[in-house]
Amino acid sequence: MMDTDIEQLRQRGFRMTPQRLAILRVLHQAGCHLSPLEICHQVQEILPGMTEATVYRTLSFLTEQGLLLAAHIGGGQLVYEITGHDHHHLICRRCGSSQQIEHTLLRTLYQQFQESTGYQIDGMHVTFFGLCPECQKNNK
Amino acid sequence: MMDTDIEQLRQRGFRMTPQRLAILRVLHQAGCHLSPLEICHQVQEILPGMTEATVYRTLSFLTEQGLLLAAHIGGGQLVYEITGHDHHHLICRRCGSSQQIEHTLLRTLYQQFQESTGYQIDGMHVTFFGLCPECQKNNK
DNA sequence: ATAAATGCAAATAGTTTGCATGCCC
DNA sequence: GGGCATGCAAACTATTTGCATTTAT
Repeated sequence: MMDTDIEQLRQRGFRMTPQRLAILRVLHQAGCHLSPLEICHQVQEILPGMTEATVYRTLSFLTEQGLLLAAHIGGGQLVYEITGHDHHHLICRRCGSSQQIEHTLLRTLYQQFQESTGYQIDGMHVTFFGLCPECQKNNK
Repeated sequence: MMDTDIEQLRQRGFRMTPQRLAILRVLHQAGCHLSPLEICHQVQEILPGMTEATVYRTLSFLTEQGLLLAAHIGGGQLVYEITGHDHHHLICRRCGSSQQIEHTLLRTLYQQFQESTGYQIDGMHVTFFGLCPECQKNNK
């Protein structure tokens, strides 16, 4: 499953290392977005030597290579996830809980924007913020 | 124009201070989103004593009070703008240039999401990322 | 008067960088 | 072997917090 990732890197002159593999594995298993620190902690259970600097370097490297996606989920920080999920996030800005939004719901919208603005929209980065039903109740 | 803001705060037991007024004024004049540091520098021309800590505190206070809106424009940081503009951002993730998106284009979409998810979507926080026409050319 | 807000300084969180060492191909 | 990648430590940026002082109401 991640064999193609390895090949992809090698063809471009990069290497697959235990650290890179471990990060990919953790994110595959998680199946959802994780913050750099969460990733670091989980990887350290497998590779005790892993440092934060390497996590940050590896995350942006893998994102450049197209193996990961970065997304905003509030608080001003980035989270990362495996590519290919084709979904978006709807985050509660009070409690932080999140929902996934199907990509198909947005496809038409993108096309509209792309035509009217000329931008090539990278749909994977899209995040909506709002108040979840629970927090709406507590708000009153 | 900002008189209503002042009244709004007073009624809730808060005060209108020179610092808060200066930040509101700067953002009104700018008419666009600014980063905390940009705001701090501009305010310091009027109030030389203004500190970064106060800027951050004031920005989140005014945002809580609904007088300002925070938005992501990439790089993981937040920018702020005066409420009531009713527009959204489309940011080029390569060169950082930005376009505004009319709110009406998104209204239908919000309603759909709100019904299907139960979230009360705060449309003002929405930002799209993509590649602007210029950077698409340079990319090839 | 009194509670809210500020200024200052220090602490914290998140992220990046330099450089010597290690390790994949 | 050669160069990419890592680990460590330190630097840097953005943001938050504690506390004494000031100030709006």
